[in-house]
Amino acid sequence: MPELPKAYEPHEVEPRWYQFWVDQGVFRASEVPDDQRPTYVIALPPPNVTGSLHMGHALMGTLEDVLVRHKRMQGFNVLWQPGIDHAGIATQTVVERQLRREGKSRHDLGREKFVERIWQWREESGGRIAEQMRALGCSCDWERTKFTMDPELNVAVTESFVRLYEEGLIYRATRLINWCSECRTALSDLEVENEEAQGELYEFAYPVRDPDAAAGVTELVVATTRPETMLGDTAVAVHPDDPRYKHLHGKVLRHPLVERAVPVITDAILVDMEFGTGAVKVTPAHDFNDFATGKRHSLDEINILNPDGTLNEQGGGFQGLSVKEARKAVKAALSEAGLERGGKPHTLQLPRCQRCNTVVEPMISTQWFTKMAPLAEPALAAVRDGRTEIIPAEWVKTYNHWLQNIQDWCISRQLWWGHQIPAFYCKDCGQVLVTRDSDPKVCPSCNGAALERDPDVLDTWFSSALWPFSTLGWPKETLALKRFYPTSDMETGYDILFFWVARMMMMGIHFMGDVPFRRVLLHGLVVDETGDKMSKVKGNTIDPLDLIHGASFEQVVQKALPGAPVKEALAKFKKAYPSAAQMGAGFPAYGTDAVRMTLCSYSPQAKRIALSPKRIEGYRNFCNKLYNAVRFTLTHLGEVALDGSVPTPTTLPNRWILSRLAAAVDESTAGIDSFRLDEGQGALYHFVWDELCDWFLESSKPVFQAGDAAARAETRAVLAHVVETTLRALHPYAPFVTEELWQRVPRPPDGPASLARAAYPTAADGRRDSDAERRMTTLMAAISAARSARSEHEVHPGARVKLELRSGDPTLRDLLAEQGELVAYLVKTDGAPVIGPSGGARPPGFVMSVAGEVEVLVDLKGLVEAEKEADRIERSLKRIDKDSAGLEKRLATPAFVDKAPPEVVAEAREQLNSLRRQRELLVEARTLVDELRQ
RNA sequence: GGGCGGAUAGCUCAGCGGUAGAGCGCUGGCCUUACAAGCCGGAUGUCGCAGGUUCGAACCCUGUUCCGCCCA
Repeated sequence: MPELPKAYEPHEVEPRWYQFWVDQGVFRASEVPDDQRPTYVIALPPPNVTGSLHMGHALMGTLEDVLVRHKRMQGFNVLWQPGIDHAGIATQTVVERQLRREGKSRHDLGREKFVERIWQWREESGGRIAEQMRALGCSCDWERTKFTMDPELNVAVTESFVRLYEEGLIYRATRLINWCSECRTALSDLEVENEEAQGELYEFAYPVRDPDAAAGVTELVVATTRPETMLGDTAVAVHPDDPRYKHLHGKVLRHPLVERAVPVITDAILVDMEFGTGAVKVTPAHDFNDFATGKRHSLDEINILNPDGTLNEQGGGFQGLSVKEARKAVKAALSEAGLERGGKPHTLQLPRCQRCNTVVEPMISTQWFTKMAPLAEPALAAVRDGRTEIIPAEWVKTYNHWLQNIQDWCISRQLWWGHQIPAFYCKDCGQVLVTRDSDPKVCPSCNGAALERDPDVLDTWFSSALWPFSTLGWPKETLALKRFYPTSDMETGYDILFFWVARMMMMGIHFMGDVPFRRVLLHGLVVDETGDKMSKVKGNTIDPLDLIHGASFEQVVQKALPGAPVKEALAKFKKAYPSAAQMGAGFPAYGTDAVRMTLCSYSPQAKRIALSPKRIEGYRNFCNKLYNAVRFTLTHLGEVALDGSVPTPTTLPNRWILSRLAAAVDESTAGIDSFRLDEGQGALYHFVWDELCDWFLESSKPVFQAGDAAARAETRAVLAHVVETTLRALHPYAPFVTEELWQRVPRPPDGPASLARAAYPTAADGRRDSDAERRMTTLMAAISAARSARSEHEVHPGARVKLELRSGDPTLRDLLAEQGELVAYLVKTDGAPVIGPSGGARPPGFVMSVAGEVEVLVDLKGLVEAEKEADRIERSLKRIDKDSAGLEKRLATPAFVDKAPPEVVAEAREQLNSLRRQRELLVEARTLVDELRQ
């Protein structure tokens, strides 16, 4: 193996190991019949076939990969089931756009050819995300990749549709639905996004058909935000108790633009007397509230729109106009008729199509629906009784609230790309036939042969809802299904809790009789450094691969804001990432592990994950730190051999580091198990940097340089063991750098070929030793105090100083004496530190600090500035006095002493005593300052 | 309108009953042969505001202001 370069170079390392893992079959789940290992299963939320990798995918891929690698190392039979979603509307739109460039429409091709064309597109350029996820190190079982349009998944879709239909849970009905005139399809409620917009509350008058001017019965003024819908009005409603309109009850109005009588009705549900004029025009075919009102009053439902969003023949003279044009024209006509009564600015909620942003129009239409209430109840119960746990738990309320108020789900889409609805209509007798048979010949009702299939397809989310079991072979009873269902964890963004998680829960329970997953783990949305959502409009998106491989900011912004002038795009980008703005010309190649660790470092309850390039840099630095620590280790290990057992060390640093290792490894597993990857990773980060590198490696140097043979051998063995274990512990978070290093460090014989297959460490890989921890903590405090004294007086780091350590505690004196060499090395003393009892004469020129029970005297003769030292002491005194005051006050309160737990009281007393002793010493130290002044 | 969440160091956030932490930034000194992507030090917070519970509150309760998200 080649020499290790001085700095970690991820781009050189990463591709090698990914291929190695694939070649080793590390990612494969086992279907060997007698494999008795417990399983761990995650179904990857299938990314959209049209998409390319964005930060959200990177987050999801990273978090799931950590979970999966951890369990794999713990010996589970792991299945990470990957796949791609066919994304009905999005995909159809992409290919239609392609056709348009060729001057064609899908109708020119016809349905069959068009769908063929989509398949062709999918082969050539669809599903790139799966490739890109490999760069992230994702260890999915790629050989099992599924696509929601695969034939076997179609079988599952058809089966579930037919069963739900037979159970009366799917039905066809004519209802008000959301219609996107751009996509030309119905949408479910969830696919509509309400956006606040500035509009106008426009007022106009409906003249009374048989006016009676004397009685004031002339007209009724209504207020509306959508004037053009008046063409479909079939009533005007007032509140029954509204005194302003009592005289109009029962009257009939004359529609001014189309020949129609419009009755005045009274309705206390629809009408809010305070709002607008208190009179509401009722358009049952184009407004959800009006639709319900229409049902209450048996009003006509007049659809005024064509599927393309233009007005139909019901629009009279306005036929053919778009909604926008019609609004203008209707207002003009009303004005001309002298019926306009003004208007005022109004903030309203505009419903927009989630996919294309077009304003969605409510419209009457015949569609297929799934009855949700009966499916929702078991899904609620499963979370209530703990069969499925939602983490973070705060989402349970949201989940419950949605399922308790759930509406029926409109599942048919007027698209060509998707699972065609398995329903056939008999042209002879009108019979509806819902069947598993894809090509039924005969109508079961009239024996006629004129069967026509429903042209519509199902909502993409319908097939997605079956994902946890359709990917395992359902409805066939496969071994995979038996072994891997229910899955273990469903990890995804909270934004698709309803779209997906809740629906999978309902379908899983309904068809499989058991929940689809034991836990739901939800993460937040990746946003830019200032907290704004990433979007093409804002030009603040970042391609994760650009962070991994490095990219100039020009390249980055050309992707973020395609087509825009680079200068402008750059300005927007730097505003969104202030820390990047100061970083020069672009992102360096941070490497996958740094990006992964960054994404792991956010708490899962964070709803917004504000991506900071500076933070990635920090984890890049960590990878380099780890890498160099191993480089150091390798130069000192020689021929050390590990046998897999934990060393039984005698020296303090060796005992200490094994104890800390046990703690860190425990915390890592606890963190991963509780979906607190930030905590798990944080424990290891802290262990590696602050304990292993800063103290243990440093303390090993004098041993390797000058220790006796026994100490050297022991330290070597401990170092080798700790490093090997640490690499195992970090592997799920940072798979590449750890594999690269693990392959080079000594490790026990007969182990696996890849770190990805090694056992995840447990506390038993270390050795808990509270005595060593206590002693080492004392020692480190004394060393830090001495270093601090040196540094504050700007003693050159290379200069050696005399050091005296004093303590009233003989045990501590023994400890300090025993660790004299270590202290000498780490403080850089002139000769061994002098150990003595507390008190006694203080040599002139020495400054004194206090570290717990140890007095630390550093000889700064000629180096000390009296004022600085006085300052330092005053600062310490101030802090001590403040802390003492608090403690004294507490201990003086009888209630505290009586009611607080005895150990808390004892601890407070001990602390106070310690502070008092320190204070005395500092006061004495102050006299040294005076001495220096002379 | 209903619901949920947040407000902690200059910034981003963790901590969620025993008296405040991290990373970055700031700052002083160092190229000390693992690492300058580094080392040794230092400074920085009436934990949004007002009440309450408690021996003790950043943490629990009530109210309040501002911010965000979801649903209507």
